[in-house]
Amino acid sequence: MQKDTQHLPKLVVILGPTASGKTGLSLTLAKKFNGEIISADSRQIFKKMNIGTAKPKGEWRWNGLRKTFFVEDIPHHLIDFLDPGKVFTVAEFRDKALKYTKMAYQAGRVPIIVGGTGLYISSVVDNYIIPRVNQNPKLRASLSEKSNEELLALLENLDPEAVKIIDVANQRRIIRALEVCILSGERFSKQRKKGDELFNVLQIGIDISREDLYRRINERTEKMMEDGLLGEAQSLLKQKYGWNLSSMNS
RNA sequence: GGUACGGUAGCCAAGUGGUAAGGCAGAGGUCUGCAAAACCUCUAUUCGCGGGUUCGAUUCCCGCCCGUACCU
Repeated sequence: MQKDTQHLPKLVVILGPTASGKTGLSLTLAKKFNGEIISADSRQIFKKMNIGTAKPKGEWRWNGLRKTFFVEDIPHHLIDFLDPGKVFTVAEFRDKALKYTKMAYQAGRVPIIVGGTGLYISSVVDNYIIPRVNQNPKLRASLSEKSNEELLALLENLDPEAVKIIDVANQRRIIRALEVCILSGERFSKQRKKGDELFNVLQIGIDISREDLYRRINERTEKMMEDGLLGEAQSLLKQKYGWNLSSMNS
């Protein structure tokens, strides 16, 4: 059912695969319509990882009372701000992204969400209500010693509904459901919801043929090597960021 | 030239006289606190080539081609 979203604040969303030209398009639109960019890229959030993530070149400048990353004079949010040793999650993305859209409206500007991380985008476009339970490494570790069958048995006890809605072969999902139930004392299936739409969304998908895309990715990779991808990787390794960090998966 | 070992999917690789494990890559799909992730499904009518033995060979035998190591 198509809900009437005309009265809602406007939000532009640009999504597409790697190297499809999102960055270029977003800058053009932002300049034309007084926009402000919110990056939805699970890799470009990290500092010190510039070449490998194809992060657009920019600089941190004072923007009113806060420092902001500017690319060609367009403010960018949720980019180049996190230490590569840290973990970042959808929930945090959603909270921050919503905050930045609000700030953009207050400044009379149009927020433009740009990125390749689909889940991040749907978390705000589809307004996911994500259970507010932080991840608990100890609990996760102890649960992950059990088999999926044992975990499912536990979950069946705590929240039978959850067993029906999650991927029962995916241990990560079972553990998260258990984590939410155990730590909050409430059912995971009750907390995981989709809220009403928050924005009048203009979604722009970038369509590109597979051949063109592969060609562009190859060109980009060569460019990365020229720009010193290896050097960047080595310097990160030297700073004791191991290959096992989620940020190093590129 | 001789001896030894090897030649299995795009790559790596197991295997058996009875009709081809697995991993990676690739394709498709799922997704609510790790999403460039995790999970699910699919992907060799065929085992270097040609003969032979056999009911049946990728597996045994013979020849050839190619690779690697060592020897003269």
